[in-house]
Amino acid sequence: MNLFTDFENRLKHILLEQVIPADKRDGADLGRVVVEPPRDAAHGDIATNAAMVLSKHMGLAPRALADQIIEALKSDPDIADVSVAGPGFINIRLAGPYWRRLLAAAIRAGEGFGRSQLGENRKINVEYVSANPTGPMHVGHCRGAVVGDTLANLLAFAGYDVIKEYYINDAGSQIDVLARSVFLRYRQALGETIGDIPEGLYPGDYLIPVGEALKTEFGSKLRGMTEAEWMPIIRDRAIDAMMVMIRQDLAALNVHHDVFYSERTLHDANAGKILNAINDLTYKGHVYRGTLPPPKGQLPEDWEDREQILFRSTDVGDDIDRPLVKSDGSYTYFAADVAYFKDKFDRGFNQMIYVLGADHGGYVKRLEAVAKAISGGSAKLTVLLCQLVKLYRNGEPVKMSKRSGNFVTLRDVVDEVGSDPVRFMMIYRKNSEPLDFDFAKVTEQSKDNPVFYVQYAHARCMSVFRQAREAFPDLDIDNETLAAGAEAGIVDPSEWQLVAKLAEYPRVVESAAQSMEPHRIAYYLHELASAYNAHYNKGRDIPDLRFVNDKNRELTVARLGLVRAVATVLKSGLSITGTSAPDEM
RNA sequence: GGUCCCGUAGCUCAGCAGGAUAGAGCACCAGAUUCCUAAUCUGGGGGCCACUGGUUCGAAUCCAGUCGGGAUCACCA
Repeated sequence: MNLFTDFENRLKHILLEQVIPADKRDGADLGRVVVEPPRDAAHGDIATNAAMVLSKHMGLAPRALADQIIEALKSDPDIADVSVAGPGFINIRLAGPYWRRLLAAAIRAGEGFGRSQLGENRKINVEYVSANPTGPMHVGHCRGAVVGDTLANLLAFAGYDVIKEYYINDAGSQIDVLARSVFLRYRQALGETIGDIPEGLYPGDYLIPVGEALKTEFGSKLRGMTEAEWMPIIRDRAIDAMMVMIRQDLAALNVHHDVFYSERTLHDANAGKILNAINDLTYKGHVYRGTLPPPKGQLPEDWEDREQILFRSTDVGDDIDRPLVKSDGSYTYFAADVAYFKDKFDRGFNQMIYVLGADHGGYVKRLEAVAKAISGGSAKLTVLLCQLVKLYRNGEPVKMSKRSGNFVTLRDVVDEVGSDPVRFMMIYRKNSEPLDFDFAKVTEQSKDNPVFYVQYAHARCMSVFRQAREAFPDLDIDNETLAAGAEAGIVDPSEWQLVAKLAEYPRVVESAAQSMEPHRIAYYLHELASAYNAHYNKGRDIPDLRFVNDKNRELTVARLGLVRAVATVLKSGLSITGTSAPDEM
């Protein structure tokens, strides 16, 4: 039950039936009429812009029209008070019984409260992380992992059929480099002195166990082989080992994918997926053989014209055409991407989301071009770019060098500060905004840290239930009892305010899902926690407002209903963000 | 030079597809703990929403341009 859509429907019904005369119904733009929370709670519980939107069409001044609408609205028994304000806003104050029913409905819905059918069960593919399998994930991957995972959770909650996907870049030359680096570690495991890791190979210690595992499996057998012989063997082992490591890292962050999709399977000649995709593009008239114009501005020193197979992406919105086949005849990375997109499309996805780092900004247009060309415009592709994460320790920026293997890994961060704070911090910001991540601040268990604030509110809810059980040991606290109690027993206008905050949850879920902005969930949780804590504190000064009143069983039950609803929504939202809702702190 | 992101309080950021007196946290000032967890709460000061135009009843929000910060830029992956 969504308070706002509920009243939007009532309002539109009233507008059509009672306010707009028959001859004016055509062309009345009800689409822009919204019912929303007023900016200031003092104005009322809900507000609508209907009079301002329709005034021109009706040929009336906004406030005059508002008066008419208000007259009609007064017949609704759930509306306690309605008035016009400012340029023509209609502010509505709801009646107590409505709040009580709303709260009861929320309690009965339990964990389903806020769940939406917005997605209509449509299939949607969310691809995120997709870190190269050449080493452990570093902090930079953290943000995309959390944003993607949270967005996927959010969309699922909003009624989409979501698949979480990871694209394994296991086909490029970086994989050969990985294999050579592992071969070196293998020789090391055999007892050879390898000295410094040569420039161009991966120096990290994490490859040592991979070398040792090869020794265990093959003894010294690989040592006598040529690179061409050992390459495929070691490559497979190395990728597997890296992916095991990456999955463990992700699990530590509470990130779990449904599908790990290997780029190599696209390149596999038997499957012919890339060729297929290029043929498809060719058939649709998007492919030609030619040369690219040199880039504008400064020309790279080694620029030369090359004739290659190109995707005419400029026809579908890109700035420049894109090569599909290199001059040596092999496929570009981009060609694999085309095939990958086609594969998703063929698997029945009409919506694909790519969560990428800001350094991939230049990639967006060509991906959109692919989507347009392959799907003929029927598929919707959305790219979410996550801006950089700057790492600080005690206010000092942390220096990282990938070359020396001296970088802060995702695992380091999670092990040091814990998964919950990392996840919440990463989502407590718009993805298009750069983010400062300070170890000290994130670990600090204080109000400086929104995670603990929200979790604390949940723990407090649970604590209230513990208190209640002490006061009334035989009390039933199942949802139905509490819902019935709340419906009959609530209560105080100061509690309605908290119910009003709860009532926003379904709206927040839908708008966050629609705009693909998972951070809104985190902000909402903070607001709800704040409203709860404020109300909780009123009980300090005014004992009559406490949730547990050992002399009044009915009132206690009613108020426990409120606490239950708060706790459920907090838990629900926290679970979307992938963080825990502790019972005690 | 092209493209993308950003510019809102001293700091870090929200502002929900145009709406009312622009908000939160931190920091600062003043208060509240015989009380369901003070990891909390109440109150206060603090703003030319980078700038200039445009669109309209109405702009922090949309459009164009300017300035400033960041990312990226042809067979890499």
